[in-house]
Amino acid sequence: MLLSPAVMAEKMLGFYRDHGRKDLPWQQNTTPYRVWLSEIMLQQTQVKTVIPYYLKFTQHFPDITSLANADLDDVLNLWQGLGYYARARNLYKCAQIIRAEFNGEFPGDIEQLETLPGIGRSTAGAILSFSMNQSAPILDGNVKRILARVFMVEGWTGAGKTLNQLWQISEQYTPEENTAEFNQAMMDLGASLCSRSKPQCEICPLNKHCQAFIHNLVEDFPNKKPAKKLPVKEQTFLLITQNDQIYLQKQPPAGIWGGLWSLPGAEGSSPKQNIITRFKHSFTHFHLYLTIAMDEQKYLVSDKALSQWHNLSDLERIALPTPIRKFLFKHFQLEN
DNA sequence: TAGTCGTGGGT
DNA sequence: TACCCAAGACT
Repeated sequence: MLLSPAVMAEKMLGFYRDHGRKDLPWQQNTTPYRVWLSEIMLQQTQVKTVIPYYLKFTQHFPDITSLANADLDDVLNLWQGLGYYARARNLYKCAQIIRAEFNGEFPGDIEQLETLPGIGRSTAGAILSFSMNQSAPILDGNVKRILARVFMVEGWTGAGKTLNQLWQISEQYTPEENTAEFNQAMMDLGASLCSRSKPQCEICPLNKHCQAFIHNLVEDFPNKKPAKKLPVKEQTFLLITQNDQIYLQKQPPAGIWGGLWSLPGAEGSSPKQNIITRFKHSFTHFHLYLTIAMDEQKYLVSDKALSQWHNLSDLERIALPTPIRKFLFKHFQLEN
């Protein structure tokens, strides 16, 4: 059956009423700040992972002013372990822009929101619809998956052409009224029945209108990303200690683990004699083999300007990359 | 357009 | 084990 926007909205709002999530932390005491923070944390990150970070973060920084007045290191410390640290740096930058240029209040139109660092079209749409009672489309992974199936949109959803088609459909089907409930329903449906694997099409409210289901091709949509073999990288890290102190190196703002403290990297080939351990850590776009080597000297440290001593007892209050933190806490038998 | 940017969970 | 990818944005 042809699916009109009105029928789509009716189905989705019914699903929201019966099965939608209404108890998430950012759905309580809704403000633009709280919605914005949740949306940034939720980028490429599952709800279950975000919740404890969100609760901790809002406790420390209940509003945008307290965040704008903080130190970046405190923000990164609360973010450590969540990944994609550019999000935290942009979050901080955004808070300061809103304080300086928007009188401490989030702008209420899509164009201005999208100029802010870390806020793209989908995040802007979520802020407008969830916290400002405006009609604006979103296009996160859940919505992409639903639309790609219902309308059998060909192509990997990351490709520009496919993305444009999906945005156009999302615009067309996002209702003027009850947009918050509709958008939430789309994400809830995508996170439950319309899951990536083993979707429960038999009980889906859209199944009579879903082209992929009708053609028995649900497993083929959305089309998979073209597979590429990930490069493998090698890096030696130096464990340099003196009494109860450890030598750490601040990562430059851009690049992997930007702004975090890490073990200093060795220059040249790795020392063979005093290797402590070696393990693998995988990222989205490469595999990293980490070698941790003991070194009483500091001769091999690559960038001494950004390095300094820290007390071992302060490690839990320092933002560290997850694999480095895991190694250090195990090595020194610290409580996490 | 294609890479970059983390970590954890599912299969 | 290896691969995919999740409430994306930026370069």
